[in-house]
Amino acid sequence: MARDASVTRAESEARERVEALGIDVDAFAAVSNIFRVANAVRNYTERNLLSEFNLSFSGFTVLWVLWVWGPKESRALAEESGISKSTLTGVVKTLERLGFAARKPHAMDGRRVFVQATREGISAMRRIFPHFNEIEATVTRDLSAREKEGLARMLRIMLHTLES
Amino acid sequence: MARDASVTRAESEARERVEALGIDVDAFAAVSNIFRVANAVRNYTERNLLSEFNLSFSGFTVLWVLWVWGPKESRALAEESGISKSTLTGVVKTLERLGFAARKPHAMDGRRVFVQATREGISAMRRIFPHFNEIEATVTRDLSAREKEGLARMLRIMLHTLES
DNA sequence: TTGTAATCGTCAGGGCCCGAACGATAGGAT
DNA sequence: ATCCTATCGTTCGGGCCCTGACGATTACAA
Repeated sequence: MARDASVTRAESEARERVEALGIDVDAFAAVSNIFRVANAVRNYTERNLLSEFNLSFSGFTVLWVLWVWGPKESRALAEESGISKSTLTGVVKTLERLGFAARKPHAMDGRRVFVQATREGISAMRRIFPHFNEIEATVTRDLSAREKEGLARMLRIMLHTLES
Repeated sequence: MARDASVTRAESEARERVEALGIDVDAFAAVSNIFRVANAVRNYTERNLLSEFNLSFSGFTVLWVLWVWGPKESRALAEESGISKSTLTGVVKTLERLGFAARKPHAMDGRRVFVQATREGISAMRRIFPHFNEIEATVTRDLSAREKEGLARMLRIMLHTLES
């Protein structure tokens, strides 16, 4: 089947129900489809890739951040991973249990804690990430390179709008 | 500030770290930004709108489906809401406690259960949805109508790719 | 130096989330 | 009538996720 961008039945039902209210339909379609795709890709990845490593999507994200950035303080690690500090505490505990991450106290400041990926964590990421990227490539396979760039660009614009 | 589509520092760091591995960078940028935006909008909506109604994002989604589609069996409702059957059980319990939804046994088949929005649930949705759409409009305000359509179209293509 | 405010990571509580297992019900086949 | 099989929604166990509160630590001012 060629590229299919047809509006799903769910989406057209929603439109009819909602158009009467003076709604911004374009914004609605764009944002709600972002949720759908994110949800679908997340679940697919957890089931078909991350489960083999006993990693949740968040655990994967945190480990990925540590892999890319190196050791990081909890607060910054949480923010970069898109989760709260308290959630991070639990996720890091799991990563420690799996042997993928370790905590290190700050030398000067008794409050702060560094988190870093262990050798095993780095090794795991090196094995996982190519498969993860394979999934990313697969789910975007019906978009041209130009379209993928445009998609990423529009999402970055939204991110900046959100931060301001 | 005008539209800003600049690559975030996190993203460029990630690129450098990862480019050596023969990765599909366009797919990576597109998909990872979908997660970022979905996460950010979800958290923003929960904090600034849904919390006033004691609704989680999933609760809101389920109630929204019931509002648009009318009464629905559990299995279909879960699928349409993007959550598992077992998760739906808990979410519907919460919606019942809030007085927003009710269960109704199937007349012919003792296994099946219908879920429907109550009068209060519908009334709440009528109040909530315009605000929700306002958020959708705000986070996409720096995109043109044409771009929003393009964004939704590309996401629909990805959805179809995922389903096949 | 001593009080006060800010910031750190963690814990408690409650809800979401999934897969697996379960009892209940239904539909056929024999 | 009695198996077998399929499907329904729920429950259970474990992990993620948030807000709010906490003790510990630090920074700074009086």
